[in-house]
Amino acid sequence: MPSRRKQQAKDTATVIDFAQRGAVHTADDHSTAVTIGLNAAIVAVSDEVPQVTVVRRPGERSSGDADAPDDSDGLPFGPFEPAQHRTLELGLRTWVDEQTGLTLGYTEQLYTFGDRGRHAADGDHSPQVVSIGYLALTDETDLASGTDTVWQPWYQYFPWEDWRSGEPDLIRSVIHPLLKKWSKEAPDRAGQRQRWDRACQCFGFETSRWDEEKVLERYELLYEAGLVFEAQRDRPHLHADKIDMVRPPLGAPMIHDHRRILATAMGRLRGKLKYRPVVFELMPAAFTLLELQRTVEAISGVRIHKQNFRRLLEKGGLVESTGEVSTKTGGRPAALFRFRREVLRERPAPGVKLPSRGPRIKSP
Amino acid sequence: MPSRRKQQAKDTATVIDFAQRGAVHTADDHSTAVTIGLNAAIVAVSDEVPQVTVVRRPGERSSGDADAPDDSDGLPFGPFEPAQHRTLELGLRTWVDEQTGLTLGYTEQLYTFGDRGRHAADGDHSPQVVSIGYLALTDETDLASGTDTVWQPWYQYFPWEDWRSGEPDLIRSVIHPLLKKWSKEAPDRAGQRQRWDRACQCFGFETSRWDEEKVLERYELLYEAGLVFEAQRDRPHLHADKIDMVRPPLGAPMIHDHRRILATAMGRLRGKLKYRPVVFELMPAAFTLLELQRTVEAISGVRIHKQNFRRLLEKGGLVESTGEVSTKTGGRPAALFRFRREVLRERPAPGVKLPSRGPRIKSP
DNA sequence: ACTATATATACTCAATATGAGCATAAGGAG
DNA sequence: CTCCTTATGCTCATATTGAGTATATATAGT
Repeated sequence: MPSRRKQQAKDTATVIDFAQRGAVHTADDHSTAVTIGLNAAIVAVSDEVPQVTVVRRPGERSSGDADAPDDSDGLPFGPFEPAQHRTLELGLRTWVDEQTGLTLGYTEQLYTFGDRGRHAADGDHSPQVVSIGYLALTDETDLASGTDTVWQPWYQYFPWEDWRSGEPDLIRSVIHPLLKKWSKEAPDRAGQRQRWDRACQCFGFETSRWDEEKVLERYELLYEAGLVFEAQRDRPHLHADKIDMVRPPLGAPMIHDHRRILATAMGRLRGKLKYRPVVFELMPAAFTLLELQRTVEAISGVRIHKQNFRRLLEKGGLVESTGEVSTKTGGRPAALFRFRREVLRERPAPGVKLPSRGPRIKSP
Repeated sequence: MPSRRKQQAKDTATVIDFAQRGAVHTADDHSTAVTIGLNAAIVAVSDEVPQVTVVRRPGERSSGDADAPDDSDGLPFGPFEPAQHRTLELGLRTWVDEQTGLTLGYTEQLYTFGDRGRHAADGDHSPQVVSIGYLALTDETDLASGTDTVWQPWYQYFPWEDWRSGEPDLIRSVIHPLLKKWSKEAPDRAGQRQRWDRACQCFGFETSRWDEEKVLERYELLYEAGLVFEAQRDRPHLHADKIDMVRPPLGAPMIHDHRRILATAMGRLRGKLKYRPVVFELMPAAFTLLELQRTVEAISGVRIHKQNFRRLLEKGGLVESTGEVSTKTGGRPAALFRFRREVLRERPAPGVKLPSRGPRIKSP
């Protein structure tokens, strides 16, 4: 025990020394040098379809179809160059502009991932990449030509996340049985129960309800269960017995941990909708209330009650009429609205609340 | 315009090349090498006082008093060593144990900060440190001896955040007038209004209400207004005219951006309380309901309604009686409760809800 | 012009959640 | 045994929420 104390004191001294040097390592101190990758999930919604920018790499496509998603696709990303960019977010904005031609409006840092083995498929010992994920919203849908960046519907990567027409068939027919099987493969009784409990909570089986915000939890579960392509790619030895599975198993894959970052982005955006007026970043200047509702539904993946949605908008003072109407809607013309930017000064948490967790609206 | 397009395509190609190399730079590629610092705000609550572990550096103290907070104090932190730690969180846990003797239970990543100038006081060009902040909770209050780590009350660093006995005098007497002054110093009319609106929203002036979660927003505002020590330390040229101000101006300072990380931790914890049962990480195995309430109040900094608090606990099934009672309370003996871990499997968001944003309870 | 069929918008109603308070119970100190 | 203190049970008005009905106003087709 005395030796342990001594050890502690020594290690502490090391760290304090690190601190006193101003937290700065000299350039030739390789031991802690790490490359930082900035990753952006850039989201737009067009025609009730949430889209995300994806960089395609034509050289190494596994499918012949140039439009089909491919496991060499990924989010736009690039390195953080401290010498040129004062802050992380400025670095991100700069090269997103260069790469896609988009000028980012709303951006938000999501999470910093540093797992080894999520990036490098072959467990090498090359310098680690720590990736910082960002969410960015835009209402532009034009990408600079001459790039390999394209918009892709985000539900292509997460087909189980779109509940707008009720529970996706995929869940009952594929996910439910495979997760049941995975639960039974746990070594002991407690582990089996734990796995199944988790599956229920994630996907709303049995007594649990679907929670549209748990996008990341669901993806991580599928990853651990070896049901997404990336799991088999990263840890082929663990999933050797599942080699017969259809490829891509569930949803379209992405390089590295990009699908995980996209999952984080989706979950965060779905949550943020409810207490911040972020939807309007995805809308044109003027819109009908139904268009706004459809955008919210597209992102959250669930249907919401029309009249109550309007009531909340009114009470929150989130929108104001422009006086004009749109006749493109089919039936009675809809009044056009604009976002009332003033609410940002007035109310503390002006979101577009979704139904909390009660039963959901049936699809139309 | 054509040249712009060409430029874009070229830059894109560069990034794609980066991507195709597997997002891995060779060891001698110094341009993007960055040191990653892992920072932990480790929180415990004892006797209704939220405490945070602070590392003191005796060598360079500005005050003679060894117990007084000092601008050479900071959160425990250390470098991320990719070679030794598989994930960021494992790295954090390892050296927090070594440094403080604490074994972290609940931990949560907060945010990744990368601002130059927040770390390096003298705007040097040494390699950048990107710091990843973590929040960790514990119910142990023993620190390993032989270290320079001590517990400090967190309201020492944020005296304006404790509203348990009503609005702190500091706000009306110091913060309000100084922010008013700062608002008037804006170059134009719109800027003045913008500054004051922000101050009102942050501190609940005029029509706004106090929102206990906006800890970071408030600290950032005070930083920008030059009212905290760190602002004057980092950018002395901007605050030359305020040289006469008392030092430390508002709250105790910390090294680097550690007070910002602590602010992030406080805000996140205050928010998390409401929808996750994290308080119990700070409680002993058995506790009375008032002890639990006092802990919630200590963290959130506001008083809550006793009977309603109990009603929520019951309805949520968060606790169960142990059958025993505690007579240490003064009046009628209080039943002892324990946390019902099962709720984690049952309910989706079992938090300890605080009053949302209505008027608050008067202090007792 | 009339009808069917869209959607838009206004209003109602029950169930539940929330904020605030009163009333009673059960210990200890004097 | 009286007072003080905290615990715990219960009530009540109000706000919020989920869900539905009723009416308005356009277009398309006959």
